Amino acid sequence: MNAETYLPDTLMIRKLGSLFPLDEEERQALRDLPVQVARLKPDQSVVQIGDRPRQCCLVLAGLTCVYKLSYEGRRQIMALHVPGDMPDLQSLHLEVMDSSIASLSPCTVGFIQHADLRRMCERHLRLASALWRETLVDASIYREWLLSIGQRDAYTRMAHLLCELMVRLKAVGLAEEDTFDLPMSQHELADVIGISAVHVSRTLQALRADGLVQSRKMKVTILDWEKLKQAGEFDPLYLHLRRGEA
Amino acid sequence: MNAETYLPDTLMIRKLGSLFPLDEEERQALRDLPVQVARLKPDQSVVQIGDRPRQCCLVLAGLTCVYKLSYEGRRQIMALHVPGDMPDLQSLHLEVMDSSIASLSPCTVGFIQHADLRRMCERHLRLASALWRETLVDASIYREWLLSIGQRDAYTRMAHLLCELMVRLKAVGLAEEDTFDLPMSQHELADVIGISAVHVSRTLQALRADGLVQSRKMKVTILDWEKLKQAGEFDPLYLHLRRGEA
DNA sequence: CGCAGGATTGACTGTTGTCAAGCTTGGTGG
DNA sequence: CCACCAAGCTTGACAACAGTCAATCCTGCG
Repeated sequence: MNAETYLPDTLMIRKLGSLFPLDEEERQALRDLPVQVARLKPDQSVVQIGDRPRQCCLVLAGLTCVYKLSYEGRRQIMALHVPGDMPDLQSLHLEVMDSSIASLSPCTVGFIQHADLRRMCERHLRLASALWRETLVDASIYREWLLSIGQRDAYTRMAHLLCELMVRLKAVGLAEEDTFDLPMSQHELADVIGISAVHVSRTLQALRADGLVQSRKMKVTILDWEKLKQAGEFDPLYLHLRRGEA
Repeated sequence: MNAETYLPDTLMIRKLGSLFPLDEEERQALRDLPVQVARLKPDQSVVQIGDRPRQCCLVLAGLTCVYKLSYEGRRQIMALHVPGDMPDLQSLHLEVMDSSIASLSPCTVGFIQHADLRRMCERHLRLASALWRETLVDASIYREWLLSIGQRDAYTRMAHLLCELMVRLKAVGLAEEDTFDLPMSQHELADVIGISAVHVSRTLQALRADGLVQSRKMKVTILDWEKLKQAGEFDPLYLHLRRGEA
């Protein structure tokens, strides 16, 4: 199951279909979208805060993030995007970017012109709803992350993040039974859950010591899903998947 | 300028109009929406996590919040909603509520049936876009709050929150030149910015001691807007207001 | 084989949390 | 009109989780 083998429309259909039932006509409309494919190295910028993009980005392979910097230069990663996700779908209706988007790992992305998406939305109201719904699920994830960062300790937050990635990657068929790729450094993980890189190291060690996960290099294996879910206070409700996954 | 004197449609037009230009036909469509008005005492529930509402809520007066609880019972308030806002607009496209909504102060709210909103969206595509846009601005605020909670210290977060409320209330005409109502306790403020109630007290004292704000009872007066903005690292870009307010 | 980036470890610091006690204040009822 | 109560705010002492700094250790890659 290699990400590189997916066509853009297949992935998008799979992703939107995981949130919303699509009929054949709608699938065809998605297939008809012109997509310009590009490859990115790690840490390459996709859009910057302040930009006024005329296109949306669709992740085809790899991992991208949405982030902002505080005045002291501290970075908060507000969202992670896996294949099938559209990290800047919001730009379809918000002129100016309020945050930046960059690749974390080597990525393949597709660009779709706003004009083409708008035309598709006008012709297929249900697809417009599906895209709206995708942005609403993003917002739901923000809410869950706010709960995590605001109220849970580092150990719980880390467990929660691993659970979320497992479920999201499985939803697009990019995780094995208990293992998935996590192509990011501990420093980047730190920027996601709002703790220091040193503390990420200690937290992962604690999770390993407790026998919940195994993490070597950029691969994570979940050894005890039930215990990890409990440790992370993880309930997939907020992901709004059609079948109550996990 | 009394909130109680606004009609539901006037407020909604004002709010959507602050994000998106509306023509007369669209304004009329908003006026034609049937709205059922209700009054709420403080701390009353509007919708609960897990519910499947058939209507959306529109805040007409007072302050509501979106929140979740961690397993240990700690509450994180993920969003505040002022008159003109629709706290559960997402429920139009996400069946199940992933968080709860409650009043913080005494409130007047209007309920609008999903069916009526959907009909309006089908007939007026630009209004559908305006509503979509409103949910996207909510998401943008979540991103900014994630940055705050994840990377900024308590003092900065508090300053930032006060700046945001000032700008948002001014956008709907509910703030005086330098003063606005903040009808919530320090304990509730603590749940918003993710610190303890004791620390809220200390943080507000520091802001007062530095001559940035004055806060008596439930009223906040900003004594030095420029310094407060700087202290809070506040840039209103993320609110996506049409005229670059503040 | 050596280098560079990332991960780990230890020692120390600091912001924020917790607990518990006092202090205001506004509302209520005698 | 005043006393009293409850809720909320303030204060101080202490604890704890997480941050910082710096040294060391891996490990993949050239």
